[in-house]
Amino acid sequence: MDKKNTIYDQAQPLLVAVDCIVFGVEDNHLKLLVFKREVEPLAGEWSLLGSFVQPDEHVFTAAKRVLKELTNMEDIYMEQLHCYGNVDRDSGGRVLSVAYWSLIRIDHNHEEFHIKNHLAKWVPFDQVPQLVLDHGKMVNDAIGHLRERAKFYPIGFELLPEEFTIPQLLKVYEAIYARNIDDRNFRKKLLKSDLLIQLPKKDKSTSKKGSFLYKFNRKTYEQLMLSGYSFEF
Amino acid sequence: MDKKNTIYDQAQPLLVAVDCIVFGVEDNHLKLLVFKREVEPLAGEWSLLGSFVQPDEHVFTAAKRVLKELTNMEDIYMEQLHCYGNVDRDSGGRVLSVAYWSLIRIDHNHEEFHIKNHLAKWVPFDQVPQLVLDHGKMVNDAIGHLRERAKFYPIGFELLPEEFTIPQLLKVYEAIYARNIDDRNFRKKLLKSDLLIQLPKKDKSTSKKGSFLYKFNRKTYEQLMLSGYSFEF
DNA sequence: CAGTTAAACGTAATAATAACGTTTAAAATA
DNA sequence: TATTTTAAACGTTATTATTACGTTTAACTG
Repeated sequence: MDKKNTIYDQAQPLLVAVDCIVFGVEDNHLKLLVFKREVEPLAGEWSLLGSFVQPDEHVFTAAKRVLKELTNMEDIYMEQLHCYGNVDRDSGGRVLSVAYWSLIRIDHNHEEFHIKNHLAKWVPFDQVPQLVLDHGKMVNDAIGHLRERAKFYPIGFELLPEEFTIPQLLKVYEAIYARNIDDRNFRKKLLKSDLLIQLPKKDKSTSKKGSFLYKFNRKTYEQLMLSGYSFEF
Repeated sequence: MDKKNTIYDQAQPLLVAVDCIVFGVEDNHLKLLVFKREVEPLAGEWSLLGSFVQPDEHVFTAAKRVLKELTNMEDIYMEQLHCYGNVDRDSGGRVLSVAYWSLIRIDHNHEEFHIKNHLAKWVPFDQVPQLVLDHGKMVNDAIGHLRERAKFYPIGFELLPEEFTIPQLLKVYEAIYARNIDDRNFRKKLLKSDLLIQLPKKDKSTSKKGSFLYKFNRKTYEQLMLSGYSFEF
């Protein structure tokens, strides 16, 4: 603080990385995308996907870039989780990591090539393998954050395709909260809220009767947010 | 990803700073600590207090260090807010900033020397002067975060001395939420919760009758947290 | 056409919230 | 000493949200 005009020159720069925690829903289960680390140290072990931040690159842009490389998807729900700043968190050197978590609508047509190319796989979020460095902690923190967000933001919808059924959405929330939710109360609260727009068609894949398809009413959501609507069931 | 074994060497390091958003309560009002920037560029303008992160220093430790230098206080409630990563956020160069926010119990005996030494002042949180760089945004984000936290964590207590009255606590929550709270409902919910331990003495500074002093029952809080207690009134 | 299954609908008890009115303690003052 | 004043403390009720269940429906199956 004493050396005016010079503190920028005297400060020592650090390596900064981004790491992505990617959630998706597959077979009614919440899953996490992990991949085989290709660089030393620890090459071959399971890891999150990351990259170093370039000098001319916004940190958030770096995270978007990583996700694009992996899934070929853009316009994805993505939030900063935390900056991990331990001195010795990376055995390869002093590297800060800014972690981002995102929710994607799994679409195997879209992503398959990229995922395979990266030796990546989807794993159930509660059966994540041992991950390198502090990536396990990042995942735990992200799950906590996801649950917090799920209480007040309609992130359940981010994980499903545009058109979904109420039982599908229920399963997503059950997966996020890791507990059973009363289907009758779930349905009742949602329908009353006017957050769902019923479509004139059914999904017949899970029952003889079929289940009505809905889409998310973003307009109602904007209004409800102002009055503090809760997605707790 | 192609150049195995070399990515650490090829990556380019960046300057990383920490900035602290410090809240306190004074005269029943929520206040923010700002200080006059002493370094170019923008010397003399109002700013948050920050510092560069050293190569051998945990990012969190850097933030603690800054706060210690400023207030001479340790063991302070402090949480990471966000990593601000715009390429051009700092006119002095490409600098990432990891922002931390903290709540302190203002104690002028403790801090006075340090605060004065840093040309700092407490300002009402809703009358913050123009701040340098993106510090204004940081403050806004911190207020939002503070409000989010206040819903489920007993941070109102962090801002008051060990012993406080119910009307004092009410004022803190009114300040945080920037709205009036029904004092009868506030008192009722709190007393029912068993979160307060009544002390056999009164604070007579604000009324003839006097107001009972309480302390926070951390044990009850730990229990309530598990069942999702809310500090909304 | 009875049986099966997931989906959809319904009801009642309980708890939480919101919006108010009333009483009390202690000092000031008529 | 009685009266007034003021913040603090206590109380009541109506409304709304949550929880915990039971029942009916649609469409296919044997």
